[in-house]
Amino acid sequence: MTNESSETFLPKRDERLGLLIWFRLSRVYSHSLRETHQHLKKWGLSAAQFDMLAQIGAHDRLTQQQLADKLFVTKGNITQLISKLEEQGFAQREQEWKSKYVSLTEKGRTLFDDVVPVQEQFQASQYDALSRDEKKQLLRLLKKIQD
Amino acid sequence: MTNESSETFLPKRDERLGLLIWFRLSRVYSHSLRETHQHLKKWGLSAAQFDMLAQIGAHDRLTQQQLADKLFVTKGNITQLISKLEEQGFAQREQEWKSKYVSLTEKGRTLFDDVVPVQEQFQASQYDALSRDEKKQLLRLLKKIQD
DNA sequence: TGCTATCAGTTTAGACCTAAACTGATAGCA
DNA sequence: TGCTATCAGTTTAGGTCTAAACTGATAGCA
Repeated sequence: MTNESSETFLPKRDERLGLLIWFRLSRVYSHSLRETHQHLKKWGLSAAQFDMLAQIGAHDRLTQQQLADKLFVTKGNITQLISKLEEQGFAQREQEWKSKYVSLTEKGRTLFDDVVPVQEQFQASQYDALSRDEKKQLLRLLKKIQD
Repeated sequence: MTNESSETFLPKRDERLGLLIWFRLSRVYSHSLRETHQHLKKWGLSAAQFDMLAQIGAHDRLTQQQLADKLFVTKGNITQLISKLEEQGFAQREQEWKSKYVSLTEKGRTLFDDVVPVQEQFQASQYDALSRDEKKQLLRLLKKIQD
């Protein structure tokens, strides 16, 4: 919904503001995502794979459903992504009781240690234009939107 | 990159803040996108199609390249999306000189008038939790990130 | 005239993601 | 015991998007 067409409708001023936010937000987000993607190429990882790797590495013993909830994607998506990480030898699944627990293999842990700190540093650097106070401010506003 | 794993690394406080912003941003964005998608189902439109429709309707005489720049997607993507809108009879392409100009058909204009105001109102309402000043603040911060 | 640059758009392969239908196992309860 | 609910994960069809290679046309310039 990245559009600017609202001039046409002379909406109320607050509505206009909301639209501008949405527009800007999606630009910032997709730009950031593309940068991330580019940066991760060094390790042959996609953004989605990195997310998974980071999330699995940070918590040991996660079910696929928990993973889906943490990453805000569907469980179907998790099934697909995990399968790939498994193929590549980075992750493993263990059926236990009625769920499957996901964890990193030795090889996955090595990759994790290698890429996650660097990538997180890179990720965070995308907001370096903001001062510490501005970052806090932004975080506060984003949280407020979400509730 | 929606991860929270940075506790593991005890990063500098500012890096931590940047990560939290990224995490929150992607949550807000994808939540918003999903809501949008849901809302647009009433008209049988996807978010991407709506973006195109709104953008074409707001400017008459756009080339595909200009459209790609406005929507922050690749021109390949534009080719694909336009083809569908054309099939459905909402848009048309006219070769002129060395580019193709895209515009709405009569049917497309009707849909535009129908859906765009409602959808924009809906879109804007997703930030109603913020006061007018907070919206301005947020917009300012997002702009700053982008430069 | 002919070589080369560039530019708009198309094509293709592939990654990502969703919604919805499905499987199979567990649990509650009459 | 047997019916039904629910829940984790899988599968499938389809939409979205990208990067990169490609086509074809224009333009600059020796």
